[in-house]
Amino acid sequence: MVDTETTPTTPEAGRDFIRDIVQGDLESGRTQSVVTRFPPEPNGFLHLGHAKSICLNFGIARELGGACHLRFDDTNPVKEEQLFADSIQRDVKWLGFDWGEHLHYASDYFEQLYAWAEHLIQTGHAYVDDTAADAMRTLRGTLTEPGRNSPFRDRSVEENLGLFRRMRAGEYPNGTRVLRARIDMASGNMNLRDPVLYRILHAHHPRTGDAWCIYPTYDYAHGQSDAIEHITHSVCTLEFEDHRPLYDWLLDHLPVPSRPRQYEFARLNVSYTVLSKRHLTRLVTEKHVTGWDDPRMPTIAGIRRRGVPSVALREFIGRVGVARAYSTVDVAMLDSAIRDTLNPAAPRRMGVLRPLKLIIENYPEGQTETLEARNHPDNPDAGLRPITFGREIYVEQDDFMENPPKKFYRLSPGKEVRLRYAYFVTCREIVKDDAGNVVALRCTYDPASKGGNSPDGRKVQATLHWVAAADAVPAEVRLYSHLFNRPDPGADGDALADINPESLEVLSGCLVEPALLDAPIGEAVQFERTGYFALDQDSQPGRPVFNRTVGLRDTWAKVQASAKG
RNA sequence: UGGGGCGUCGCCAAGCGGUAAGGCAACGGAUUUUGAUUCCGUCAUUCGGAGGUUCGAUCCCUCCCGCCCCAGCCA
Repeated sequence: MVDTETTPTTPEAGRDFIRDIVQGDLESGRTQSVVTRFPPEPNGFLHLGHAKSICLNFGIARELGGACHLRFDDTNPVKEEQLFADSIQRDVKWLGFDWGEHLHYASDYFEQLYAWAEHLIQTGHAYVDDTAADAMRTLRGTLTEPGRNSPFRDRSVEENLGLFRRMRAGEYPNGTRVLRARIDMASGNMNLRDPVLYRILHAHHPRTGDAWCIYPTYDYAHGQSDAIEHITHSVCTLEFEDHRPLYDWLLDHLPVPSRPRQYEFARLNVSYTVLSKRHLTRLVTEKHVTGWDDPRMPTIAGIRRRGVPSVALREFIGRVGVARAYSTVDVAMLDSAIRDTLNPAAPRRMGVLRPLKLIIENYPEGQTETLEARNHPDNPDAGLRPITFGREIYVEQDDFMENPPKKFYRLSPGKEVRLRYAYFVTCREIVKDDAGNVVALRCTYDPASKGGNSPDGRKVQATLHWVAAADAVPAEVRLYSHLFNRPDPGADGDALADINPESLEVLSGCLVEPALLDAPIGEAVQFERTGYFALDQDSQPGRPVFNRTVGLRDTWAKVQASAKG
């Protein structure tokens, strides 16, 4: 197969403010090298938004000769599963990135994190609070009113230490006590109103098992994990912006081995889709899709199954850019990146999605011949392949109209067109069933036009793709369109209410040329004139199933649509 | 009405005081054995608005408007 891993013409990633900051730090000597990290929580599959973060973090490390760690932020055992951690590693690798020796888990640092928590207690910067969750919420105040101190805020160091140790020892049930940082209950920043550092969770952890019954919160674990790994630039999305003061506060009050800095960028939003783990999880669990890797899903696994090469995804992310402005990227940009990547590389084949039989009356019955077709129109090196031609062939139903409008170039009564790489044919007669449906066309061909050109220089307006009845292979083709029927799903309420009921169309009577039987699973080929398709894992021997990766640009469809108004 | 951010073409996005890059989309036209591709061309007298500073402002200042995030013992 053709190599789709070649570098696209435009650079995958350009300049952006994060890269400028890192570059500046390197030049000024603030850091000697760059170390970034991609820190997913293993509670779902990676999606386009993660792809942006992966390309940014691993991309920066690669470009500047640094390292990027893959760190699982596994601080909440009740939500995390090994299955997700496995899929995450597979997806990051598929995207083309390598963490080398640096596969880490926040849970690897539980012991150190615990020791530092005691340090905070000893220096008077943390205390054990017995306040119940709902009471704590009340005491925290509101966005406009300051919070009030917990009655347990001034316990002695000794008492706090004793209580915290007993929390660890498992003496208390879930929810009865937490460890809190002592900062400022009146802060305008809610994250600084004595944030919870540890909570009691008698839960089995995928990696640490039952060794712990208290678990650090994200806020407490993240920055310290960064420091342990000597991360120089901790890049995350905008919603963590007001966690940064807390991130810095903790680093300021702990004897950490390095001083990472956090930077935030705008998360990716894409029109006609949804990118929140909560919604994606619901799509899967409520069976709106067949799974996390359903080709309609914006997950990396779904996109891969659709037949999108990883270069195309990286190309898309590169085109999107990195900034701090809230934005929603048009899905058309993804489609465009996919086409631009596939067009120069994908082998061409012929497949008829909705077959219409064409009988060539002046072609000898029982006879077939072998013709040659190019595997790529712009690349002679892709070579030729043999295709069979015969008296009965199939063309696309859309390529015939009994009463065509003026701009219709394709087949219609009396009209001559070219069958790609074969002959000129002229439609002579329409065969209909009792209901009046067109079931076949009787045509004649011009034997002199073999290969697709007439010696007399005659021109035709259209070239049609086709397959020969003699050796066409039946196939199933799955056509996908947007999972949601509006660009901003959920804008009026529940996003799941905006699901497009027609996002999947299964065509079972398709006919494709036999060369397609050799296609490797997941690698897109172009069905001439219709789009890019990739063999699905559901294929059976002799019974291929194709996913449409993306359609070709179709100006005729556009003209028709605008004509209909 | 608290704190933190963001507003440059329909959608992304450069720009960092010297007179608005690029991509996607759209629209023309050329080439074409894919109505594809490729190619050429059009597409912001204007940077949320109003003032101000300056010889000069999208870039600096002031005020206003709009949008996003934060009140999990989620991340």
